[in-house]
Amino acid sequence: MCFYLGKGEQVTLHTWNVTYKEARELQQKLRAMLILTADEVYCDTIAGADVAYNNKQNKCIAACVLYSIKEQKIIETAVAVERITFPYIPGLLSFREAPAVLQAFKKLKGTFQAAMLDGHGFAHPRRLGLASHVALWIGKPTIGCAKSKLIGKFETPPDKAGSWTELHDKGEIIGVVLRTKKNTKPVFISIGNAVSLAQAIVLTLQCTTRYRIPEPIRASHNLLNQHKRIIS
DNA sequence: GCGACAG
DNA sequence: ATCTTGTCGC
Repeated sequence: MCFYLGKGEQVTLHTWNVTYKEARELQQKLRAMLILTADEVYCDTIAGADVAYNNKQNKCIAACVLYSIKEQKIIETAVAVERITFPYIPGLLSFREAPAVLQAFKKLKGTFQAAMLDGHGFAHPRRLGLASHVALWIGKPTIGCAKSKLIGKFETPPDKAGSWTELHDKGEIIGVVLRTKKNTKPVFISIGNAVSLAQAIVLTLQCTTRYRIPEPIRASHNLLNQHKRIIS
């Protein structure tokens, strides 16, 4: 699985055992490839993914699901086990998590129009978080849905489901802080790629039921708890 | 130098 | 993320 950067340059998935410096440089190159002005994406099936780790065994397992927005239910699931090849470093999460996520996505038989990842997308120091990185590899629109902040400043959104405030950094809006449920901490939504922030908010709310976490990610997380033993 | 820091 | 017991609140 390769990805072409142009001018003969290419990056292979298995070359992700890069140095931290190289990882940051790659992010800057990939950042220039993001599609920030996107038309409304037609999306009835959205994918979700999450990863669990076992540092003792040096393994991780990724779970992904396909969620039908119209039927409000999971229509397919898949998991993939991978070796951990990169440490957790704030800002470089995709190098640790994306390989496993991509393997899990490859196992899906059904199609989907967009994906939601458990981390930030554009709301990243170099504007290339996990969701954006994965988007460039799968060639589809993605949304970043994180449970806590990485960077940026914001005002606490009103305590009402559906309300949100902007997440700012260096003079630009990099995402929103969205209240998916009353009396509960908000989540951080940012675009991954090829989708507008406005639609990212709409899609997130369309995937949200009675819980704080949107179904695609919540279901992936639940799926992990059922398969974690595989890597222990 | 100090604080912040997705999963 | 992961390690962990009970506990407070909708």
